[in-house]
Amino acid sequence: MPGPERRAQIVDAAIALFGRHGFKGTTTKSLARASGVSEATIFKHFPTKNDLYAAAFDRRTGVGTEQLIAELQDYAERGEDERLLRTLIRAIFYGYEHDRDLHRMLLYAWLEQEADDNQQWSDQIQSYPLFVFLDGYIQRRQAEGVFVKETTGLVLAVLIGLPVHEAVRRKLYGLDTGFSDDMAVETFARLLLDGIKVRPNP
Amino acid sequence: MPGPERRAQIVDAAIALFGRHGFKGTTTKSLARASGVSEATIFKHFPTKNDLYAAAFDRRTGVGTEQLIAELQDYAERGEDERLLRTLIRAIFYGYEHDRDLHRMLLYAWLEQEADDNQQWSDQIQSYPLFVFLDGYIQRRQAEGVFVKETTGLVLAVLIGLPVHEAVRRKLYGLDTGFSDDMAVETFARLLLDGIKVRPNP
DNA sequence: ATTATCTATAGATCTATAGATAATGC
DNA sequence: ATTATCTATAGATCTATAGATAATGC
Repeated sequence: MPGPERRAQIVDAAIALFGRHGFKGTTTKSLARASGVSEATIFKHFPTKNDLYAAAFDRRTGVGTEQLIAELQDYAERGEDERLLRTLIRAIFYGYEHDRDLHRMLLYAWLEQEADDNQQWSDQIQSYPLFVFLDGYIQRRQAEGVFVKETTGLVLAVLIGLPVHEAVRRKLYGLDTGFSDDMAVETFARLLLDGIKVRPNP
Repeated sequence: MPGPERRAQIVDAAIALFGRHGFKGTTTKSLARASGVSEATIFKHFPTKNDLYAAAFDRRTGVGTEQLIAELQDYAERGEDERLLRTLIRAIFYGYEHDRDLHRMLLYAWLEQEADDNQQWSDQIQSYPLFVFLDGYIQRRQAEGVFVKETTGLVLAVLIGLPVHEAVRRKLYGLDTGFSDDMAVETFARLLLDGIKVRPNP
């Protein structure tokens, strides 16, 4: 098998294992078995276990968000806030379910990394297209007097935090929270929107 | 040093280390160094590393929540929803900051455990006094027509989810989210309450 | 000739135990 | 006598490397 192909195969297996057992919990022996090659081959492609971890980590770049942003943009222009929020929450749930191992790996990384590295990583994530879009969207709606005039980052934290937390519980920890995905999407969207919208004076 | 005292000392050191590096990432050597005893002594008190982990884990029982519940109960009776929520959120932040290592250990455990064990653990947590109180509180306010008539568990997930998520980011990952604890407490309480309160028909 | 892979193994580290030694309480 | 602890080490496991072997492309 040609080099790049084999490397991709190893990285795929690595994401699954690092996601399930963390960095320390994943042995090169298990990586070899899961990739269907010998340990020596792993080390030929990735000089150290840490290099392989870094390669697996680099796969995290937000894929397929362009289409999502386009859709959200569309709803934003039409002022369909609730629909936008529902779509966003559904996308978050879908992402955590679909790329379970990857997200588990990233969650391990938050714990395993130092606070400084986490801060740097967090800042980096804030510059991802989806977050840039959401930031702009919230600011616009605030300027229009529809959303409350809190710090934009705080409103963003509210909108993202709850769906992410629920996604982690359901998709990564495997918990049954007693209500369906659809019900959560529906209710979160409405509740959160009610929360961040300016109330008309009674 | 007498047995029980030494055991407590070892468990304390274990929580810090398991919290910082996870189960696999913590070596008996580091546990011995942190406890100020030899590895053999560790194993005399705890036959296996897993036994020590279990002992550290058993320290998680919600301490000091009685006073909190009493305070919340007081606000509930007076109908001071926002004050109740602020107190709850502040307590969550405080708990994660104060028992950082313990909560990091528990977060590792969510990832390291199997889904079945997580479900069992989650069900168990739901029976903790604080959760029983919150469940009753929400149901009462729903019956009074103040809170929306969603599934109680869903409303609870909304109230708890956001503060916990933010606490994890700030206190466990060490992130600076761009706004102070106080601002988060204040805003979360108001936003969440606005979200779960029934809106008067305009 | 180069690329990809393997077997075998070195060297480090990790969990756990055996047996000896010091300190405590009757 | 019992309890607490230590040094020394066994045995397993883990990361990584050396050197040989098979397959590919010019």
